[in-house]
Amino acid sequence: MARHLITSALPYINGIKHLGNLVGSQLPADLYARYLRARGHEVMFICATDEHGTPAELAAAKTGEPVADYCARMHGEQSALARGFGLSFDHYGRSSSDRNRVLTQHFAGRLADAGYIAEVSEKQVYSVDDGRFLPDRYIEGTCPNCGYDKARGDQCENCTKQLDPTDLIDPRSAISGSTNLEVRETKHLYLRQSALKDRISAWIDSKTDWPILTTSIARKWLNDGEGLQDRGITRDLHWGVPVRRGDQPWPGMEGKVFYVWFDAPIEYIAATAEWADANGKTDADWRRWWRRDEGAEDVTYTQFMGKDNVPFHTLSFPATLIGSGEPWRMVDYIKSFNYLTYDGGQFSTSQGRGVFMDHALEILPADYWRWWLLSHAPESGDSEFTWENFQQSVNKDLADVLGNFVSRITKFCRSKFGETVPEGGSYGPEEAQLIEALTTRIRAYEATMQGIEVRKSAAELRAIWVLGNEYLQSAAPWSTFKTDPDRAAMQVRLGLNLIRLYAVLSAPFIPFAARAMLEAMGTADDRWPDDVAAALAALPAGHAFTVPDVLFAKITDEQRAEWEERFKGVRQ
RNA sequence: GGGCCUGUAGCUCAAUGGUCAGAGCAGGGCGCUCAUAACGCCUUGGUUGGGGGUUCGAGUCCCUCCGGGCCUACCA
Repeated sequence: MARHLITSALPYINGIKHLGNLVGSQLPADLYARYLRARGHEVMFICATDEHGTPAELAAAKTGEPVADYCARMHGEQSALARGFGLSFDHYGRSSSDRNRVLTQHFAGRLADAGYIAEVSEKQVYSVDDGRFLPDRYIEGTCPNCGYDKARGDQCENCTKQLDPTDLIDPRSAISGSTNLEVRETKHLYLRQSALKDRISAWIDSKTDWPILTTSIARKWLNDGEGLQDRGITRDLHWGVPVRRGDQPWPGMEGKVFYVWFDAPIEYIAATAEWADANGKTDADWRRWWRRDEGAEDVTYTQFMGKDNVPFHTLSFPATLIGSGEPWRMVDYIKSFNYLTYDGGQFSTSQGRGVFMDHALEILPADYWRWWLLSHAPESGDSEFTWENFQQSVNKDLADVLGNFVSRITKFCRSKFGETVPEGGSYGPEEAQLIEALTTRIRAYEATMQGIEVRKSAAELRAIWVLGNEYLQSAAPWSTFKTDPDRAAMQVRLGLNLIRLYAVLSAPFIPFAARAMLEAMGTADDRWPDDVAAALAALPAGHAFTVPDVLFAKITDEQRAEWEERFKGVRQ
C-alpha cells in the first residue's frame, strides 16, 4: 500500500464551470483517486475553489453582493455540482480560508527572508471612476495597428498584435467605460524566479516521464528570451490575502493583497489543513502529506490540470516551495490536458458557450458525462464535443454493451431460476478461456490506469465489458438450459458474478451505475479482482439478487435534437 | 513575429525506426433470440496533409510547404 496525494487544478469561483473545465482536471483526477483507493492505497484527494482576483470582485459587483458573500455562495454551488458529478474529494476547500491566508503569508515571509522577494515600483493604469488599478486586459481602446475599436490593453484580438495599455488610442475602462484614466506609481513584490531558474530547470530535467505537453511548456518559459522572469506576486485589490511578511506587517505594502496565482497553489496545502480542521484531525495529520520531514517522504504527489495552468505548476509554485527553504513535498507527476472544444469552437465561461455542469446534470445522469468525457479526454490534442458523437458513444458503450449485458443475464436468470444465484454445474474450457482473457485485459487496464492513460483505460474497460457479451453468446445458456440445466445454471452464475466484477472495475469511471449494479447484486463486496477466478465466485449459489432498472436509458434522436438546439447559443 | 502541439479509414483514435498501418463507431452481409431492435461472427474502407531527404527499412527521424490548435509572462 502506497500513499498518494492528488490535487486537481482549482476551478475559479466566478460562475458554473463547463465540461471543458471538468475534463481538464477534476474528472481525471477523480478517476485516478477512485482507482487508487480501489487498489487499497491511502489517498488524499484535494481540490478547492480559487476565489481571489479581479474577476471575482467584478462578478460580485455585478450581482450586488459583497465579494465574500458571493464567493461563499458560489463555493456552495460548485461544491454541490462536484458532488453531483461524483467527484470524490477528501476535501473541497476555499482559497479564501484562514488556513490559506496564514500559509500564504508564511511563504511570503520565508521567501523574503531568503532573499527571493524584490520590491519594484512600477507605473500602472488607474481608473479614477472605478476606484481601482486596471489589469492590462481590462483596458479597452482602438488598436494603433489595425484600428479595431475593442482592442485590449495586452493584445488586439483582431490583429493579434501585442500591446501596452498606453499604445491604445482613446483608452477606456473595460469595466465602466470610463475614460478618466491615469497612470499611477505603485509598489509591488516580485518573486525572484530568475534566481531560482537553475534549480527549477534541473528539477524539470529530472522529470523524464512527464507528458511532453507539460515539460515543453515549462522549458519554453525557462529558456525563452532572457529566460525565466521574475513575477509580480501582489496586486492593488481589496479581495485577497493581505500582504504580510509572515505574521509581521510589510511596511509599504499596506492595503495590498497577494496575487491570486501566488496564493492559489498554496491552497493545495491549506485545503489539506482545512480537511484536518473539518474532520477533527491534528496538524500532524495533514503535515504528513506535505512535509518531507514529518512523514511525506513516501508520498507520491500527482497534479491534474489543463495546459493553461502548466506554467504556474511547473515554475511559480515550485519556485515558492524551493525558495522557502523548507522541506515541502514537490509534485512527482503533472498530468496536463488539452482543451475540449464545443461544436467547432471553444467552450467559454465568459461567453456562456457550451454545456455547463449544472445543465449537464439537469438533462442526464453524471455517469453519461463522466464516461464520454473520460473516454474522449483531450490527452494528445484538443478533442471535440458534438452531440452526435456523444449520443452514439454513450448509447453504444453504456446502454448496449454494459447496460444490456446486465439486463439480459439478470432477466434470463429470473425467468429460469428466479432471483437467486443458481446452483449446479462446473466450469469447462470455455470458462477457463474467459477467465484467462479477463485476466489479460484486467492487467492491461491496471497498467493504463496506473499510467493515467485515460482514453486507453476507457478502451480497455469497454473491451472487458465486451468479453461478457461474447461469452454469453457462445455459452448460450438459453440453449443449454433445454438440454443441460446444470450447465446453464453455471453459465448464469458466472454471468451474475461478471456483473459484480464489472461494477468494481467500472466504478472509477461510472461510480453511480457501479453502485446500482452492486446493490442489484445484493452485495457490498467491492474487492479488486487480483484473482479473477476467485472474484467470479464472490456471489455463491443461493445468493439473492434483484433485476435492476434499466441502467442506462438511451439518448433518443429527439432528445439530441432538443439539446442541440437548447445549447447552441449562449448561456441564459 | 517567436515557441510548442497536431494532421493516419466517413467519424473518434492506436501503432519502442522493423510482419500486410490497427481498434471502436458508422456502412454491408450472416447468425442468435436471453436482452434496452439489444448481442455475436464475418466484411467494405487508408498514396498515414503535399513534396524532398536520411536508412537495408519511415506514419515514426531531418528539411520544406499547406492546414488546425495552443501559449507568448498584468485574466485566471
